Amino acid sequence: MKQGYHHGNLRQALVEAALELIAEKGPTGFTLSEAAKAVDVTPAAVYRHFAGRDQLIAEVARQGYDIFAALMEFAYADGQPTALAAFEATGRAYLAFARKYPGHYMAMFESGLSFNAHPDLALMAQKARAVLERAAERLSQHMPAGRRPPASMFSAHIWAMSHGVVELFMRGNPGAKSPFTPEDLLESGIGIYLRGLGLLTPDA
Amino acid sequence: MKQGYHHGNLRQALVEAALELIAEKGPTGFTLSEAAKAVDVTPAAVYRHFAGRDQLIAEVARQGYDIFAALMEFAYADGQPTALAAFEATGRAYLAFARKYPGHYMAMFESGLSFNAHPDLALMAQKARAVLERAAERLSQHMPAGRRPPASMFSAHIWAMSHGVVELFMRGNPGAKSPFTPEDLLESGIGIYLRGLGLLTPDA
DNA sequence: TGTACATCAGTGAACGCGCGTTCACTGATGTAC
DNA sequence: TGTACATCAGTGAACGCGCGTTCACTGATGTAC
Repeated sequence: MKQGYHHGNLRQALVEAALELIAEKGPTGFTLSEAAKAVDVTPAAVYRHFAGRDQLIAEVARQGYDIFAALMEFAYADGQPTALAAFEATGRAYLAFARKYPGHYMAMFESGLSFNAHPDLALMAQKARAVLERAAERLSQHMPAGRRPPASMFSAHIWAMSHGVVELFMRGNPGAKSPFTPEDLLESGIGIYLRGLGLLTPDA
Repeated sequence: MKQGYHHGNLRQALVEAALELIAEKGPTGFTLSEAAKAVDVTPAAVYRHFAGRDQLIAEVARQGYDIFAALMEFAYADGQPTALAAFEATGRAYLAFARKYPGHYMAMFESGLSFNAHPDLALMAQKARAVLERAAERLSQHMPAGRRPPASMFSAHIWAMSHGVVELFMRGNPGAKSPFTPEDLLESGIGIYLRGLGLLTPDA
């Protein structure tokens, strides 16, 4: 597999190595040297592509936000076939992303990297969030007017529940003993929530 | 402040130093030596009290679970004055704990320390979780029978939303721009959820 | 009350280690002619 | 097509550093008599 002196695509190879390391040991649980070793390269070589560890993690997060936004967008499907169905699909996509791209997810939400230091990231995060907010906005137009909570609050609730399910019930840790799958938990939770908004009939 | 050769209560002093360091730089963001320095003691002294960094963090988490369970228990107040009010108080207590004891919270829920390696911790976590589950259990007896979700699912939903609100909207990070306080977000979110369960009248 | 001694919490020196970072270099690749 | 040269990605040696961990020690505290 060794191609000799020149690697060919070291930058992306490092990103992928970082992804595995993050998924395995958390966003702060690995060093630059480890990432270099994982792709059979001198630690010094990393500096041709990244200014340091933070830059590497930021790039992982950046790619994560890209995939994430695309997935959410795709799941939302422009609000088709119904605003409600599209909204629910978006929630499922959130969880599917977290499950399929754990390294990206952790880099995005658990790495603690500062949005001030990486303004481009802040922008991309905002864009991803906008998809969910748009879905909430549209859905809330089906609600008994005057009793609507602001769409941004609505979407914050859903985001919070989704993130909570991921953190508590999809990783090994604390609620590990739950007899429900994360998918079931989120689906039922969102269902009850939407019923509370009058968006699902009591018997649905 | 230096008392000379003997510190007096180094063990607890280390725990408190760790708390500050965790709150500041995350559960993996500090070293044993830093903790030792923070209390003006040789790194070697730490080994008189803890086998290593993990043991120190585990002790922090242990004390956290203690406080947490007590707070939740107190807030629940044996289901008084009503099952509903007690339940909501419990939710508020969750958030209050996360705000007041960030270091403990992070050690408990974000340190990634294995429950297998610390079975005593698993037990304490279980005990804390039981308070919320009991509150959910009691409350669910007020629900239209036959349409009750299992209390453990119910409480998992609430736990997830609470945790999500803490992670996303109480720390600086991603949803930072939300115009709502975490407290408002959680209270409204739980309110809508409970309405979805038929536990609040639509006008409440 | 005073002295001798046991206990044990904290010291400080030492070690090997891996990390981040720099630097002059080397050798593979691509391009101009 | 072939040769000379520029480019630049990756090397490897070197550095200073702080960490985790050990060890024989020291000196403060508590207790027996």
